[in-house]
Amino acid sequence: MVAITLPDGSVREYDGAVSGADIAASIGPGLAKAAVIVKIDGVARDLAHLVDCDAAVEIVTRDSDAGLALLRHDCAHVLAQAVQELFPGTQITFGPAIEDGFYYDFHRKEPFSPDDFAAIEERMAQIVDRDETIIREVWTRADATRFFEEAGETFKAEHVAGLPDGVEITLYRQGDWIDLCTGPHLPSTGRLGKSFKLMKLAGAYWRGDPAKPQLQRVYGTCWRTDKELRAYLHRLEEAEKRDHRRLGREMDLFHIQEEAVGSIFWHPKGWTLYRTCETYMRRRLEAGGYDEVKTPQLIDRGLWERSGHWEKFREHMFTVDDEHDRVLALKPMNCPGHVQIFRQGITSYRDLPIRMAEFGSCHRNEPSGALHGLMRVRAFTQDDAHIFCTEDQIVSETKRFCDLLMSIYRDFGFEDVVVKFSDRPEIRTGEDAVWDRAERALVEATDAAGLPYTLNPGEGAFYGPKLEFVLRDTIGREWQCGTLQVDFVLPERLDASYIGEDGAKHRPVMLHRAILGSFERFIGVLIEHYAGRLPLWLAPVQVVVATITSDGDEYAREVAAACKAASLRIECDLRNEKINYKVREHSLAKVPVILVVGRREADERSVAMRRLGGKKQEIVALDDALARLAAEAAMPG
RNA sequence: GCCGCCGUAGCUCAGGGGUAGAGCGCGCCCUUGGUAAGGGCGAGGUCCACAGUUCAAUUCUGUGCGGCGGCACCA
Repeated sequence: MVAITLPDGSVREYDGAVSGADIAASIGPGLAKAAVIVKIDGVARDLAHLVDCDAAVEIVTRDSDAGLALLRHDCAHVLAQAVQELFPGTQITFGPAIEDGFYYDFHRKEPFSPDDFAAIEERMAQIVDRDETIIREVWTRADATRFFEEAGETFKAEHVAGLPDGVEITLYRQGDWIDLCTGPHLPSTGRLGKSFKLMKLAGAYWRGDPAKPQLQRVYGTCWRTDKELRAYLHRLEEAEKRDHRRLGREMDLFHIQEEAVGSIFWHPKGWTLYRTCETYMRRRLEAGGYDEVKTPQLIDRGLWERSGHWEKFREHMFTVDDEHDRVLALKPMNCPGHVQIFRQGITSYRDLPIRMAEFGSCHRNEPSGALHGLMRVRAFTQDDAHIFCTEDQIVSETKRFCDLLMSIYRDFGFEDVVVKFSDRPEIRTGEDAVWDRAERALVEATDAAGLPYTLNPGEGAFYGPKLEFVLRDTIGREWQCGTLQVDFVLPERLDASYIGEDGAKHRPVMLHRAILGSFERFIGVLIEHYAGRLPLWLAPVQVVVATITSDGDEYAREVAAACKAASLRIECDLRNEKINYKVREHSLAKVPVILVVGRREADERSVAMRRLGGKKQEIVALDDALARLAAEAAMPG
């Protein structure tokens, strides 16, 4: 007898060894049909896997997240089979499920083209129609290696050879096609369904290593039903509409052109948004006890050598020569400059902590392939600051920073912040005892700030542990903006010191920190987060006054002047166009408030106030409208 | 940087070895209207750059530059 315990706690007994499929069928035909794999004592297995002793069994259905991930993995296999049937000589490598779909990396001399997708998809559908049974087989390492070598599958052979001793080597067979895989898989290809679509082609390195051969990666998406697939494709279209590069053009915020790749031409409206962010940050930093400074753009190579950047960061630095052949570098970071200010005069322990802030314009020669709109640029401005403090002050300064950061994120409309804690990397400087203290202090401070965090093991900077603050936008994408890094190394390298209570020289600790990260990137995130519909205080044009007929021109000018006097950013639309047209145009331009004025409004000194996205308008007395808008447009903080 | 795709009007895109096309936008005119596109006329192009093939190249080939999507990178 085999006793099977189901997730609801009920126990079923069977005469002998029983498969997951049998168990599902014994519970009900609906479950049998929806079942994709089973979990036996928590371990994922094929439905055909026989359970021969008492166990806890969970039937995983296609409706679950795990079930969907399985479908995607199977879809990758079906893709690989289709490709090998259509393009003999193509080698298979890996093909995992990923968010929203899957990919498979192939090796083939000739490039694939998106034009091949239709034929591949058709063949995939045929493989699903064939309903090939998927069979798990356990092979010896020698057999598997020989098999893949003889098949010309050098990547698979290499992978088998590299598997650790003692692991079970399993191959999955579907029809004539076979792949090395740990599984589990569907019982047959027919269970996959056809709600999949090949999406794009890309290059990828074998084992992620640029020194190794380049593979061709085919991305696909796969869902349970056609309805889900359509919904996903629709979601992609919506995401494209909030792409900051597109909105940047549509809203006339900025542009980039090929004579200045990686740098931003800010247009008046975009620069207004930028300056609003800057003014807000300056205010928050001042209130937060920071002193603002400005340090040189061009600094002699010697300082970068001393700071360690010349060694670690050389290929990202732009340099120029002066007439004495002296090499100057455009600063990629502000820290060495800040240390120079710190070093002027003598600092007492009584002066610490010193919080030195700079809206630091930096240049980094990013690889061309990394550039991406505002998100990844070569010229950017950080809301940078360095806190010079004692080791004892790390906790309180970190907590203080976390509080400021969360408060600022909230003002910008971000509530969902992921904190990642990166601890010591393999290659690092500094004694372990110092790392112990630094990591402990960071953890303690993060806890004190009440921030839950995830661990990023070994991802810290070489000089110290760090916190990364990742914003999640309205459609769930993550953007790393803020950071806090504990640094014991730079004060040493650049010989920063303070006089302690004991009258002796001591090294300060430096906390490198940023909240927005860079203005450019943060504005990109803001645009995408709000899909261009910025809150009133950030909107470059807050109010448009639009007339219905030219009779209203005079009153409209008066309204506009009153708005301006109330410090609202306003445009006045007196054009000879219909009100429908004006409303549509300013709505598409994402202007938050339209004040429509016609005869009636002029007579009663009111405005018809229309909110972006709203269906109705509200007649408000002019003075009330001004008071309300001015209050709403006030900068937070 | 690597792989693939792409580069035609301000924008979105069609076209194709021999006077360059559409919609939107822009300008002018008509229209003075009540909350997401009123009508007419018109202007606007080094078809990314350079080289090659050709009687002839925006179109074909090569190289470069740039964009997009990934990969790698993100100190």
